[in-house]
Amino acid sequence: MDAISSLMLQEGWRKGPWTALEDRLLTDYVQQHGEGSWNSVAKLTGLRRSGKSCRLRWVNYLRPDLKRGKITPDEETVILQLHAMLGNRWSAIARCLPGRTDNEIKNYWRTHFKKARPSRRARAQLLHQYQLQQQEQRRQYMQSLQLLQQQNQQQLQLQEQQSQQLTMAKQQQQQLSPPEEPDHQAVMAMMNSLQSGGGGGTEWYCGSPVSVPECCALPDDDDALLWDSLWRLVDGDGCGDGSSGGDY
DNA sequence: AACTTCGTCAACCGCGAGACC
DNA sequence: AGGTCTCGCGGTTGACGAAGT
Repeated sequence: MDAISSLMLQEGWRKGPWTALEDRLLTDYVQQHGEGSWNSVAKLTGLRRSGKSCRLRWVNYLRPDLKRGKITPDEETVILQLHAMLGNRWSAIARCLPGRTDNEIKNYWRTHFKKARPSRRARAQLLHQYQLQQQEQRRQYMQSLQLLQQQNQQQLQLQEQQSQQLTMAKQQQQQLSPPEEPDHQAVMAMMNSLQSGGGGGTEWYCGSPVSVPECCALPDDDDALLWDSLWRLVDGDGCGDGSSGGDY
């Protein structure tokens, strides 16, 4: 075949799904000539498929020794073990599983075991859960803050009353002595004692550090990582129209 | 019932290695 | 020695049916 006819042939390569007729032509060819010399398939059979495409079709679909049907649990075990040993060497793994192709194993692995990005639906659910959880945390947090403030006010009032009573008593004793400064250190110590005892850590509220009960604490450490990744996940969706969906 | 999303799998693409000239 | 061809491999894409909304 000369260069021009070869070029014309190449320009006419068919792509896409194989027809039953093409399958039969290829099968007949392999039965007559054996596997190999894939580039001569087109010349000898009239198939308008590249040698590469013919080989792939034969290896992955037409070979008579292929197993059909789902991967069995035993095969799955072998795949897992071999992948742990060999990594993504699908052809090597396939050689240990008679009747299975590298393509089949590769697809199976990607579908069942590869740690995939959560689906859109799963991501939406995660986001919704996260938002609800965050709302609830904020609500509890603000409630506890209000409670703490009330307690602090009561303590301050009590302290003030005690202080006034003490002052009055002193004034009665020393009618002309000046009033004493309130004991700020004692007040602060009392507030601190009120605020500690949660184990939830310190939050800033109106410019002042306030301890937060454990149950209401905002996430940190490991949780923060989770939320951080969630936010990235949210950002990823929020930046686009959600239709791009880019697979991994 | 119509539309959307997901899972599966066949097929394609690009690249590297080895054979051959 | 180096250029070309062929084959094989791993990664990726796209079609399509099933499941979900």
